[in-house]
Amino acid sequence: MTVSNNDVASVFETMADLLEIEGANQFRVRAYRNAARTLDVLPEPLADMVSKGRDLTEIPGIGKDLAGKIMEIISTGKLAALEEISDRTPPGLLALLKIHGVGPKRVRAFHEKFKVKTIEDLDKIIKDGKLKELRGIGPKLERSILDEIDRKKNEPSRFGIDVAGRIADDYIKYILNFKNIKNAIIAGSCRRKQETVGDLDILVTFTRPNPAVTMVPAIMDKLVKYDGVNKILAKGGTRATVLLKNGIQVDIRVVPESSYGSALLYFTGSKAHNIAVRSIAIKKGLKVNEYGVFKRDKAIAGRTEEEVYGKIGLPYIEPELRENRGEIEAALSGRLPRLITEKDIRGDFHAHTVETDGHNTPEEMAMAAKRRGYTFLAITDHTKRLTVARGLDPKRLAAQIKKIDKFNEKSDGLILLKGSEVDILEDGSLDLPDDILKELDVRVCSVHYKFNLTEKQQTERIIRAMDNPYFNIFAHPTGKLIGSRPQYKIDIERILVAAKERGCFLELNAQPERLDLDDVHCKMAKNHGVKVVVSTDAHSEAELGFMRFGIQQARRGWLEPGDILNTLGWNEIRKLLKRK
DNA sequence: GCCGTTTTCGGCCCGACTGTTTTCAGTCG
Repeated sequence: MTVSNNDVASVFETMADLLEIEGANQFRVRAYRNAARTLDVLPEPLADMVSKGRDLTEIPGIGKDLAGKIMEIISTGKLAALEEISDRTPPGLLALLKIHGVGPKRVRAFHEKFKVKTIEDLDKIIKDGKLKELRGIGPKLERSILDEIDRKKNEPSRFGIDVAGRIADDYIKYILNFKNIKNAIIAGSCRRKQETVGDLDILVTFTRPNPAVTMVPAIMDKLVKYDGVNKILAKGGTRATVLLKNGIQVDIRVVPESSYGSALLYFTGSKAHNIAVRSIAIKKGLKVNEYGVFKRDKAIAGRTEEEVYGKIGLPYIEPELRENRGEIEAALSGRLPRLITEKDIRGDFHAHTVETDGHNTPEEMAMAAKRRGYTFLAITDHTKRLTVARGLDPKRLAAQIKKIDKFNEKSDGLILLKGSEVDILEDGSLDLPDDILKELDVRVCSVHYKFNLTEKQQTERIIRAMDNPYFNIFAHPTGKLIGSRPQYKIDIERILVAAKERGCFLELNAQPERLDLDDVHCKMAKNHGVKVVVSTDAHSEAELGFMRFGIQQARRGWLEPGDILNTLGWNEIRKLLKRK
């Protein structure tokens, strides 16, 4: 049983929460949080570092004490300090922190005064009318906590990036209708294109009626009158929080045009990126906040993000990179990646048709691909094991191959590739015999069952499949479905090494509920020199448009055109697919 | 608990909003 970096990070995160509830020194708490954040995205497994005898205090934010705690967690799977604190402060209290309007101080008060241990306890105390006995708690707070508990029971807590993006676009369209509004743009994790988004941040700038006016409170009144708003949670002159009918929370901030860039930078985050940016500014004797860059008390920049970055000596950093995962260092040394864009993509390697569970014919899919400017599209229907999708057996696949050959004879500008999404069976063999696999241009291989193997079994199953010389692309490598199914256990590091040795590729599946590989794995693939294939897994013409979600994720993973197979033309790719 | 081109001690990002106060604590991002 190996302890992963995320395991250690979540122990530290729990420590931070519990310490905070206990009222520990806030900077001590922050030290635990900083450490957790760093470990979460650390490329090298801590367990490996420990076994190699590496000095953990070389990791930024890890000192002597935390290094010792990491070793303890790695070697025993436990942390005595956490167990000690759990005895005093029940970990069930952590759930209370997730309630909007309830922070560590109040959790502590609830626990001390009423012995509250769970959300249900809190619910009961409020309903018994006891909570307002606490100093600082009145009827309004009581009501809002109760509402929040209720909402938590009924609403999904996070939204997929596709849904969140649509909701944001609609709201922004409404905001832009008002004539004093100059800009309205999505910020926050939605702009950074995270897989899921907890809430939306919309930044608004306005044209001033006269230069003396810096804030126009009247604007905010109009902005929160949007049809989609269910409830106004807070509203001031520059900031409002509303809850939409679909359950998503939106923060709206209004700033003057002269602060647009600094505000956009600030509200786009991530928090970790902002902190890093601010520390650089501080070293230069500057102060960065949402209103601008200040030298002493004089604003010297703020209108655009480029200007703000420029003043502290950095080039513009794309929002998808702003996670404090090395982008600052890369920016300082002129090593920022030239991120992939949708325009770089020349074709799609994963698409289904009516022959299995798709909705369009190969010809219709080809036309749609051509409209997107592609030069190739692989038809990759399922194989026979996937009975729910009426997967193809060799005979039906042979018929499809003939059809595609015929199409290509008349096709102009776009070639349909003969492919298959081949099931990887439990023993690592492929669901089609070699004599038909060899007739194909490309084989996309994937796992659709037996998700519950051990990490070792699952990893070896995949590597055995890769041993088959017809294996080209490992599709949706972790099998996760965002918000509904966790990934199966698999050692991506080992898979990447095996793929590199064998000349195989890994897919970044662009279906918004998959986005699999994730950003961290993409970066890992890049480091291993394994090209990623961004594919839509389209089941209809329209789904070819999912490419943009895949590209967003690839950008979060620092991928450049050269890291992605389908930025090349088919003639070049054909050579790369040839196994030794 | 971490960290160091002012520092091995004394800092650590900080402004907006709410609800409760009667000048501010708590929370959030």
